[in-house]
Amino acid sequence: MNDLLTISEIKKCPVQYVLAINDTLNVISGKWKLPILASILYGNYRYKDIQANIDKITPRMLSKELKELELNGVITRNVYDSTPVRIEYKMTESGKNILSVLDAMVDWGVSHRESLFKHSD
Amino acid sequence: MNDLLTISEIKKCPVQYVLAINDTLNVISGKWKLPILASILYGNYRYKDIQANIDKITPRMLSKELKELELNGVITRNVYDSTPVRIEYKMTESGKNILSVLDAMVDWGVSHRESLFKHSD
DNA sequence: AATAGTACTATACCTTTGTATAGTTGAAGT
DNA sequence: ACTTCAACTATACAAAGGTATAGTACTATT
Repeated sequence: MNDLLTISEIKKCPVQYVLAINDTLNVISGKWKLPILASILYGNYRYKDIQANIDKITPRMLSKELKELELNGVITRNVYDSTPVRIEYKMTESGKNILSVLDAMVDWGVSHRESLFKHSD
Repeated sequence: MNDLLTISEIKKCPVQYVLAINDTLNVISGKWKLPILASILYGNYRYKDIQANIDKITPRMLSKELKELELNGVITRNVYDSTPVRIEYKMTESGKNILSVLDAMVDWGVSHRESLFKHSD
């Protein structure tokens, strides 16, 4: 039953894994990253739309986070020279796959809540 | 190919999922939570052992984080009244399962790095 | 009585993250 | 010329998270 990881297996866990986990954490942690990603996934591609969709986010935070997400290769920033200029943020293919991490987080979060409920007697 | 989530599916995504994701983030974010969990999983159960295992963590941070992890039902704190007193921190069953989230994070992190490498030409 | 071991707590400080509010750029509409 | 719109930037400030350093409580050993 307890077949998660033996100590000798943990010892093999390479440094790359730690880096990979940190990369992933950088993309989803902080107050606004997940709301922004969710909003873009939901279909809001433009600055004003994302801002309107997320309650109380300031323009400073929104552009700061968008910049960071772009730098991390999670979203792209496309400029269309219409008037007024239109800018669209979209998930990269790799960015979309972050949903698999969120799925794992939902699964654990839900079953962990259940386990807390069970043992609270 | 693009079968991740349709907009209508996203709309069904209940509030509980957001809560579950936040629960999960609370357990793994911050500078010291993952090192502490890793150390305990690795077989360090006692305060001094964990401290010795994690470079540069201060006692304040270690006890603060241990307290929080216990409160969140991820680890247990067991007092053995030997002399000197022995206290052991261990993962709860539910706590051990957080490894599935870390697995997902490793997978995404690694393949995302690969995708960045591919497109940097 | 003094030292050592385990498991911490207390206080002050510094750094990072986020907030509040106002201002900018550039082109178009009235 | 003045206002409007999108997409931001600038500055100052507050709050959260983390660090540095010292001290405590209890028991046992020398």
